[in-house]
Amino acid sequence: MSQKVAGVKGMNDLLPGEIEIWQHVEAQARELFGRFGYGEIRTPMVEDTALFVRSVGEETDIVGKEMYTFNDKADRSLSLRPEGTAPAARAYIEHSIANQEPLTRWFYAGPMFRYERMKTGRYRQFYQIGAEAYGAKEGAQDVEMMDMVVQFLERLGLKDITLNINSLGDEVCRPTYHAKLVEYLQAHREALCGDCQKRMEKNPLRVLDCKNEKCQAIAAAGPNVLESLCEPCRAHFDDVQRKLTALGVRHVVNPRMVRGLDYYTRTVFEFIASHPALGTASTVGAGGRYDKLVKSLGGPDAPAVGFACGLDRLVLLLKESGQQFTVRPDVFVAVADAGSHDAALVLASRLRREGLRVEFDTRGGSLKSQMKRADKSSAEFTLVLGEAERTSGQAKLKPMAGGEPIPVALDEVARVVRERKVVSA
RNA sequence: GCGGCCAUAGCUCAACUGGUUAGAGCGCCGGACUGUGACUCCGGAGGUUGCCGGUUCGAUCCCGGUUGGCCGCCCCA
Repeated sequence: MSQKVAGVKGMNDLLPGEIEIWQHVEAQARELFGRFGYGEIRTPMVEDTALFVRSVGEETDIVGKEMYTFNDKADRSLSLRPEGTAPAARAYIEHSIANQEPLTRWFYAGPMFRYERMKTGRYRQFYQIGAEAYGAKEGAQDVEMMDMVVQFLERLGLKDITLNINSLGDEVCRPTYHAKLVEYLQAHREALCGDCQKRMEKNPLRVLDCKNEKCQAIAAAGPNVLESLCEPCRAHFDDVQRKLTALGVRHVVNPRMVRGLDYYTRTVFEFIASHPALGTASTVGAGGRYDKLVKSLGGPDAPAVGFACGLDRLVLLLKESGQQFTVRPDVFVAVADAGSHDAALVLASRLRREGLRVEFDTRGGSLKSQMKRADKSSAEFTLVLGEAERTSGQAKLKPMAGGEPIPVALDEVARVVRERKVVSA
């Protein structure tokens, strides 16, 4: 026997039974984001490696350790996209969108790739639904976006998700805060954990959300980002909070929340689920403002804000919620005698053209076995077609949940099924 | 990348301190009314115990490696 084939570690197949949940989440996002005026974009899954190096940051683990990078046949360095903001910004720049409209709202949904240690809610090919808004520096844009995520999660029926917000400042106040923080951390160097001693050099902000208790205590007593904001950033953040409150969006200000990607400025936010099934993969959505990114990639000086939700994690939560998403067939067409098989195939075809979801066992088989299949298929009704029905043009729709069979003319099936469904729904 | 746990049928799990043909429930297929599912009963298929090697008369069980999954760290949606 041959060696059995196997999929790639960290990359999963989605099959019927589970895919319906994914389709539901995506459908909800598309519908809702459309209401907010966001248009869908689809960019390639592969980009020039330099795009991510310049945007996400060469020093980040995402770019430095986790990207799937390879050279194509012309020896160009390409990478599977590890996130969606940079590709969207690239498209925004490449198509000169800023010259065509002052405010642009886009969303995307698709796979991202990071070579990470696998665990629940963390995969090497994972899926994000995200949005980007270009052209508005106003806090109203940040708030609109957070509101959109809140409504999205509401529609999915997900509870116990907390919105955390913070501001990281801009090119004026961030360096100042950065310096103050490093100076403070230097003074407490000895008390920090080993990881934090390294973070201090590479990415001092990361000390703020270290899980080590001692580090947390030191961080809590140190300089606070929000107190170090320059006046414009302070005003911007106040505006964001005021508007969130006006919309009734519940949120928590967390001055120690930071971001892994280098391009963020000012507002950052994170949606954190408390459900234990997610474990440490509790962040279901995250985003923030990146006013300098577009320009740094050679585009116009366009302020922007965006977010991404981890689709895998939302699906995990929906599975836990026990909601059902499978769609049931309307009718199962069963054949009573071999001579009626062709007629049944024709009937099934016609009913499908008329809009019904129809199951039909192309293999034929005993009526009994077909009835069992009808039951397994969870069809609403079963219609048995045999010589008698073909001769009379009359059949019966048997409600699989129980109840009296409904007499129906063969050319009235679709209409009757629709009527009965409306009544039962 | 670091530390720890786990691996038996499609799924959830058994198998007395290594001992003959590795079991059950669910699921799947068929039958118990030759035009009717579900509940019940009967029967069947399905495993070289993840893979490779070692110790042993003998390994699902002990040891090493490997692959995959899970937990914490790192990182992060």
